[in-house]
This record gives sequence, structure tokens and C-alpha cells, in this order.
Amino acid sequence: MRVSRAQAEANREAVINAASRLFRERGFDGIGLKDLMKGAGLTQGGFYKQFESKDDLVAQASRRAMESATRRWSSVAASSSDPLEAIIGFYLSQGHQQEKADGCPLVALGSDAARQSEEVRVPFQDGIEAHLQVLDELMPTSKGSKPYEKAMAVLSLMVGAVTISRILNDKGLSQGFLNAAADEVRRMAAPGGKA
Amino acid sequence: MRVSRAQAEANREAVINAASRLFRERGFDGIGLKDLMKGAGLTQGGFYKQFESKDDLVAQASRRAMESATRRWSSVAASSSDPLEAIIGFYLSQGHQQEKADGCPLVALGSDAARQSEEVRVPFQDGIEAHLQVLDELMPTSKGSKPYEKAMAVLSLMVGAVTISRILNDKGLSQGFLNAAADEVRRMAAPGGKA
DNA sequence: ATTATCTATAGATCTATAGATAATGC
DNA sequence: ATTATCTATAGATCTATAGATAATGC
Repeated sequence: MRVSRAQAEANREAVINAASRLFRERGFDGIGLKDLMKGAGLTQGGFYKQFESKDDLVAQASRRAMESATRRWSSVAASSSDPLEAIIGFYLSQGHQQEKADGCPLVALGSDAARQSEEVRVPFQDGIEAHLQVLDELMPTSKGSKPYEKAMAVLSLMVGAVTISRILNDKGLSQGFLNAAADEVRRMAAPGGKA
Repeated sequence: MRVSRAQAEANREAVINAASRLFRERGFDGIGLKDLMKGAGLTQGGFYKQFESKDDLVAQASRRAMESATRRWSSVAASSSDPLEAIIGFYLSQGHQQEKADGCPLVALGSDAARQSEEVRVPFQDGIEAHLQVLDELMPTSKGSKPYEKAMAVLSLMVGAVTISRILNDKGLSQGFLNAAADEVRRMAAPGGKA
């Protein structure tokens, strides 16, 4: 039954990775330790040798999810000559709207995160700040505006639009929110369109 | 033990009202039938004489919460000579940011709602459309833009900003998101600032 | 007589712990 | 000998149901 230390560490990582997807799909309260461990091919009993508590796993899986999301933003931005348009293209797409498990944790778990312990909210805060840094470099620097101001508005708009879009059954309205957000982000970034 | 029909109906309403607050505070999965009934001064046993299932109460409480939120938007807008500024003033305030139980259900439960049954998502969709109608009347009608487009962007921005703001521990950053959203909504509604 | 609410409970599931098992690592 | 993972279980809680109780409504 026992496995090597390297394998044990790999198992631990597998649990965190599985949890980061499963929590986004079902919510922090929507899945138990048994199914979380099964997601990594393990049984429930070993859980407390790997983690201090469920809250501990929630915090680590949240960090993993937010870091993965930040990396995605960076790589999407880096791989295009129009970085902001590239981010709009993936984030406000139907693909991302439907891809809960691998999508933005702020959309999948934003409301849940606000109810969690500080231990869980810290990785979210760190991830939000990392997102702002990526975004801020893509926004035209307008003198007189506070630091990150445009980035904060763009992030809020994008997170809100996909969140609402996921609630809606009406396909047209759902797509309308994504389109409206995309158009507005473009306006916010347009050099001439600012106050 | 038995009460009059009028009292029974009042009790039913009290359960829905209590649930609409308690779900916003703790999430749909964060509170059980026992505490939901206790919130209306009743015991768990009578629950299934009043509701078909927990999901049924979730749907009804969601409708109640969304309708109450729409009414609040209307009344705030109606009571000011600058209706949009009045909505910005209450929605993007610290007061609303901290007032989960009576605040916007899209912020408190948006991520959760996307995971719910269609029965539960329908009242959210209806409420979103009602919000759009209120907002749309406050936005300058720009020819060439699709119906509700500005309203959808404004609602997304406001919901996203308060959601993110509630996750953050850093008071300054939290307030920054509210301020950035407020400024951006003003720009979006400014007659000259559109594309 | 009907019925709104109560107490009590069934059966499932949740988090967390205990002790057995078997492979690693000294 | 140590230890990563397993099976098994404790104790709490969850949704849902059953049957008792007592006040309403005919």
C-alpha cells in the first residue's frame, strides 16, 4: 500500500489539481472528501495525512486555480500582437462560458469565496492582484487616473458578464452579455474614449 | 398546534423571506432545513407541508430576493433627480458591499446560481431581465447600439465589482474596485463618451 | 373532521479519526 | 522501522418521512 515519497508528493498534487477543477464545477460545499480523493484515484482515509482540514484543501485548490488562471491570461496575452483583444476573445467566449472546471475561478466561485475563511480568501486576493497586473500593462496609461483603475473596471466587467451569462438559459441573452462586455472593454481601452 | 389558514400562509411567507436572507448569507448549500425553518420561528417537521423540496424553497427564495432587489433599484431611481447616480451611490457603496443578507442576490449567489437546476435559474433570469429594464431607461439611447447593450455592460460591471470587492481583505483595494466601477459607469452613461 | 405544526426517526452523507496493511527507506 | 494508503467507523448533520398533537373550520 505504501508508495514512494515522490509518488506520495505526486498524489498530493493530483488531489489539489482534481479539487481545483471539482470545486469550480460543484462549489466548495457541493463535493465531499470522498469524491475529492476519488478524483485523484485515492480513498478518503488518506486525506488527513495530506491536508490539515477540508478548509486547507479549499485554500490550496483555490491558489492552484487562481495561479493557473493568471498563467493563462499571461500566455494568451503573450501569444498575440493584440493582447487585450486576445484576452477578450478567450475570456468572453462561449467556450469559456461553458468551461466551468477549467475556467476562471472568480466566475465559478466568486460568490462562494466571499463566504470563506481568510485562509481561503487570501489566495483569491493574490490572484486578483496578479490579474490586475497583467491587465494593467494592456491598458493605455492615462495620466490622472488612479493606478489599476481601468484594470479593476475591466476585470469586474468581465467577471460579472461571464457569471451572469452562466446563469441564463436564454442563449441569445447569455451571448448578449458576453458581446456587450467585449464591446465595452474595447471602448475602455480605446485611447480616444476616455475621460 | 394547528394555526389558522391565514397564519399558515403568513408562516409560509416568513420561511421564504427568512430563506431569501439566509441563502444570501451562507449559500444554498451552507444552511439546512432545520435552520431555515428556525429562521421563521418554526421547526423542521412542517417543511414538507409547505414546500415540495429544498430545491423548491431555493427557487422561491431566489425569486423573492430578485424581486426585492429589482424593487429597490426602481425605488432608488424614482427617488432622485439623478437616478443612475443614485443607483451607483447605493449599489457601489461600502454599505451594500457589507450587507450580504439584504444585498443583491447576483453578488451573493451568482456563482451558486449557475450550478442550480433550471427551476432555480429561471427566477434569476427573470430578475436579471427586470434589472436590465430599469437600467436601460437610465442609459442614453444611442442609435446603432443593440437593445440593452449598455445596460448589460453596466449590470455586469456593477455585479462583478461588488463580488470581487467582497472577497478582498485589503480595504483599500476593495474600495478601489467600487470606485473604479462607479467612475466607469458614469463614463458609460456620459452622452459624449460613447463610441 | 380536518389539518398545521410538532417530535421523532430513517437512511444517506459529511468531516474527521483509528487502526490495519504492505511497501519504502534506512 | 517507518510510513503512505487502505478499510472501517464515530459522531454530527443533511433531506425527507411518519405519526402524534391540538387548534381550526365545517
